[in-house]
Amino acid sequence: MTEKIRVRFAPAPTGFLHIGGARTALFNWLFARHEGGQFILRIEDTDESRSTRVAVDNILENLRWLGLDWDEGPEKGGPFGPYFQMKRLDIYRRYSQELLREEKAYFCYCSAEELAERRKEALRKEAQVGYHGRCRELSSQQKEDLERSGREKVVRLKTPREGVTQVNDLIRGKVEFENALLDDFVIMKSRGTPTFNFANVVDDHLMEISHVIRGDEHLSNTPRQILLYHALGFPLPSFGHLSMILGTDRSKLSKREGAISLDWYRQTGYLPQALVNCLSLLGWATSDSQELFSSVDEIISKFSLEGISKTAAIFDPKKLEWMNGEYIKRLQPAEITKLTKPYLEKANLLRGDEDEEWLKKVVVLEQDRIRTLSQIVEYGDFFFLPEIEYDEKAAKVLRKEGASALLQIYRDRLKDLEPFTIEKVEEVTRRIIAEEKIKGGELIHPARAALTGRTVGPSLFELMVLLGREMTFLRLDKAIKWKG
RNA sequence: GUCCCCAUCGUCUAGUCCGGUCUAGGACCCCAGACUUUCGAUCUGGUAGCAGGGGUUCAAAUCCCCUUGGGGACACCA
Repeated sequence: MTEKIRVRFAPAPTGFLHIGGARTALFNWLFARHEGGQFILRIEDTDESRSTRVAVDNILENLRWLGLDWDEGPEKGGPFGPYFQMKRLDIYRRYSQELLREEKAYFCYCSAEELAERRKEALRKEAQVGYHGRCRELSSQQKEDLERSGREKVVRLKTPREGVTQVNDLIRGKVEFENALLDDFVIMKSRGTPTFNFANVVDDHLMEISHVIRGDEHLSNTPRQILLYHALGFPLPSFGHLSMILGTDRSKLSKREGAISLDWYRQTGYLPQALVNCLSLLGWATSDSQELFSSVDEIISKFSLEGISKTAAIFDPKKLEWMNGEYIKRLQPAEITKLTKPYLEKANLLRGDEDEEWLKKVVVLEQDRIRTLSQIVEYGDFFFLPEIEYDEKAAKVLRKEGASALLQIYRDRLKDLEPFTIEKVEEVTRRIIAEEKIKGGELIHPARAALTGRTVGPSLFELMVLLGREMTFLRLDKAIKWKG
């Protein structure tokens, strides 16, 4: 049997794409690409009050940034469109009418307010919460009266009162639910729009989705959806419920919580390939726990549903940062220069007339220590700033007994050094160290402090040459005169 | 409250299906040492875990049960 693999990512555009959503999208995408199937993007915008165009754009933008290209969906189209649920209302209405006609569903006239009140009450009394089913058995007279009164109505599915609905989950195995515990849930809202469970089932079927891979929070919705599949006479897709990504407080990721939006990671200078690598390891691992992959293709080729774990995971930003550093180290000089430039510009560090080769050397010199692109600013600002400040540790080094005198000697010897190259500078430096009978650090440390304002950074000789003779002289001079 | 899911270092995980090779492996974080041209770089090393209790078995991280803990769902949200 060669089943066509078709999976989808179906976000509600009610907020920005975050780590959890991206992970779900990624797993679907990896599965599709590994299996040579299709990855479909569908926007579930039936929550009219919370869905926004901005959110849609944000989701598309971030998926693209991550490199998760969809075969069908918004701005791309496809044979099963439209891919926005609000553009498919007539489809849901048609199926809802069919269920109504077959008496598998019924109109419910209970007011939302009343139900909300009941629900609140039930929750307070810690009792059964579901719909009581009052409108399920209305007489035709009652229906007529209610209809005439002009009350708002919703459509509810008539669910079985007994029996068991079984979910055969790809990740969790068999899971059983008592039908008696499932209430007659709403499938069409009073405004004529479908609810999530209904639209989801109709679309997954119509779009010929073979595997529904989604977050664990949907596992308890699945029996309801299976009931719908049965009522509609649709064949069941395969289900796979991914463990959730929890916040550091162990609760469901909320859009309000700190650094979880993809936007933030993009702006801070995380590489999409690092994010993909990191996200792919949240709930999935190879049998040898491989951490770093050489490319997305390697992840695709190694990805499998068997490697997915059932345990909820907490996203660790520290690990991502480390991983991002690893990916930054792999970048070619021209590439990393291009990528870091916007951050230097934003920090007003560039005048615009910098020599490209020089800039490249500066960036490459910092490449090994930065873990996000934006860190180029805090690590390398001294290359660009006309004046630098000394941080606390640097100030301490400069205040040290004898530092000033040594810097003075250094300055004078550097002044007429020809040519001003890494080799020459090192040679002079070593000579002074020998002549003064001091340890290397005694000269090098204050010199670094004077030139960069810090006690950490790249090789002194290299940075000095990039800074240039003039700037080196100026900064040494300033440090000599500086009275801490 | 009811239902469902889950349970290996602080975190991500390998090992669990097919019990022994596991005095539990890797990675991040943290700590220490090395380098002495510093460091948040690099290298080396270290701390730290099978939630608890019962079974089954010659043998259990691995199988079963209970407890506990965590999470999710129970909306005219998705």
